[in-house]
Amino acid sequence: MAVTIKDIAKKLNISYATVSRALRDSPEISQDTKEKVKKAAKEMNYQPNAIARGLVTKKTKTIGLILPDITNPFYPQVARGVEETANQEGYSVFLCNSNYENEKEKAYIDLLISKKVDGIILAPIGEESLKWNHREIPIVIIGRKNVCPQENFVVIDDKKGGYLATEHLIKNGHSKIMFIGGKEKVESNKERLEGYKLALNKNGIQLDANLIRNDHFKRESGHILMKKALQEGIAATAVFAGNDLLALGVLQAIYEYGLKVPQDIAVVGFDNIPTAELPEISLTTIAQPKYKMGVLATQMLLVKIKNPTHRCESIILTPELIVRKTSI
Amino acid sequence: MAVTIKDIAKKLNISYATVSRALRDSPEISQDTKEKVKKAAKEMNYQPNAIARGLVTKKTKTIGLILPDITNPFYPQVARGVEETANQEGYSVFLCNSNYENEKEKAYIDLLISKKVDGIILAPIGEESLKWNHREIPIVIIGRKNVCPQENFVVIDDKKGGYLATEHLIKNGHSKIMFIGGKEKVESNKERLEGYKLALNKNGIQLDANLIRNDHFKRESGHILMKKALQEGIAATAVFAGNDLLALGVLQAIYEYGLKVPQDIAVVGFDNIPTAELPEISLTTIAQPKYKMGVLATQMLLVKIKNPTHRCESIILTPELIVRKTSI
DNA sequence: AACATTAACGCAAACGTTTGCGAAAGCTTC
DNA sequence: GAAGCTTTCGCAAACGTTTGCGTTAATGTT
Repeated sequence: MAVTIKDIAKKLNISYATVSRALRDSPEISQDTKEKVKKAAKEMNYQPNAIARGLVTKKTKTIGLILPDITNPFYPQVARGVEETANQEGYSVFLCNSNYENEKEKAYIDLLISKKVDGIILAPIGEESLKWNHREIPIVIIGRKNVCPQENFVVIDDKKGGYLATEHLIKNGHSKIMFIGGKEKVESNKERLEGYKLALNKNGIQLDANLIRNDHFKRESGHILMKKALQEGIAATAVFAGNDLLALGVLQAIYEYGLKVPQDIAVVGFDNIPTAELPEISLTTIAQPKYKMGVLATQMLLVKIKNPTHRCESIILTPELIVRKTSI
Repeated sequence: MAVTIKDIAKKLNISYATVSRALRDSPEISQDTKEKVKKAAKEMNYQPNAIARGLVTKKTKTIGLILPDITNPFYPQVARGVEETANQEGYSVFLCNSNYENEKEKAYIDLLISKKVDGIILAPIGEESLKWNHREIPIVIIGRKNVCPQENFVVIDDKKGGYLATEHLIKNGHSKIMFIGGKEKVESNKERLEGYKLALNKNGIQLDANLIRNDHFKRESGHILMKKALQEGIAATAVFAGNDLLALGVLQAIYEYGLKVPQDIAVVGFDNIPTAELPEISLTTIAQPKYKMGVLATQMLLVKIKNPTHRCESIILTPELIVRKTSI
């Protein structure tokens, strides 16, 4: 159906090996026939078959990107970062949503290996990923650092971020601070909670387990969790949310309850998603360089692909506290 | 390196054709050897090579998704829709951002064809796409309807949406209504503007070209455009923004200018992105069923892939006006 | 008992490239 | 003008599957 290398070889009465080489500007081919071949290729609207090429070269110029949920506003920017830098080098990227499910994550890894991607960028759910880190395929982890110690990763220091957020609230006079987080098993959630606990501890504040609640990394969860807490008449003057989506839900609950932010309750989030900076929201949060993380992860993956033996260093980015109006 | 079908055959002392058939549960193979083969495959950690398979079957179980910008909060949900329904059928999806550039769009289409995707879902920029609609590859257009009349599409009625939005403002007593849109060449922008004009016309309101401004489908553009308009001392009591991102920028400009929404200026957007429904924002807008659009487009594409001759009907979804607090 | 049928499997081609190696020219050099 | 070198190209194998067809042995039919 589609025109192949053989078709243009036949037309030009040369071997298809020559066509192949001419199209890729091999030095073995004379300028003369190169031009002839390229001209014919254009005329016949030849499109190289990457599948056939991949079979022999064992390179597909393709990478896989596994995210929990592209719908979480944190991820589109990192996805954009990886897609753009991958594309610059001629790579395509498979988008996979693990939906915060370990089984789906594993299924996607297997699928990507079957599809012979050259590498994988993975934002893992939990420690489960440890089990398949022995793969022969280059991989870089994004957003977690303890999961696969032997693999490369690019992360922000979640614990420090949690610490910064909580410390900020404490310095503003709060001592009854809630932590509203996502799935308990998720590494980043744990780390942020650790940071929270550390800040309380360092400031001599007693840990109150009733102030710590977890559900999902979604706005609805923040809404429900906070609503429930308010109805319980919880004694808190501030809340540190595990991510900005949760914070938005928290804000909504407080709003609906008729309380004022930050006067009655202060709130700080995590991620610095685009809506956090809207003047109407103005959410104090911990910023992650999302796009940059995507770029860095991809660059790192590409060097690993091109040079499998090369031992590159992982990257830990430092989180930044961005103070806006929900906390002060 | 990786274990192949031949390795299994060698170990079991049978032909690799038999292994291939056994693994795919061909009826020609006895239950006995099927089990033996599958057992060996599992033991040897065999992973089928989708590249090799694709070369002979001419099916890659892969589709391409070309979006203008995954960073626009409208798209992650449609992306999720296509990814999920594609995955259910065993398909993977390539994510491509055209960045609202025709050249990138074209380059991606060529790339996807080279990679032998089984089909493409395209959210096109402009009419340029007309040029490559003769491809031999199944394609469904998302978000535009006039671009490739002979291709299948799933869209909402942009013109009607623009009409609904403008009419809503008019019914609330506004007659000086700005239109702040995205790229002028983009079909959906045009259509929405047409709807705007139609509503004005039907209500006997004179069209004022000075009230119509276009830039990009980004918040910054809305911000800049509105800021400029306010500084010019524009006489408008309402604005219809081409999408919600623009509307957010408009809101910001009004906010910074010290005016009140909707008392001083009413605004309505388009898309109903997640942040539009936040209580602090509460943006009146035209809703599109984003996730559903992704699902429908993918389903349509899959039937075209499985049955190329099948002539399926395109889908035009009706937009819905969602009245919130920025307009009333 | 002879033949036809069926079940189960092997052979080998094919998919569209890339690539190591060999071969045929053309060109130098003495 | 023979030897050697370069340039330019063709041959054929290889990548890991799928699949049409042929083959064998077992079973069924008369």
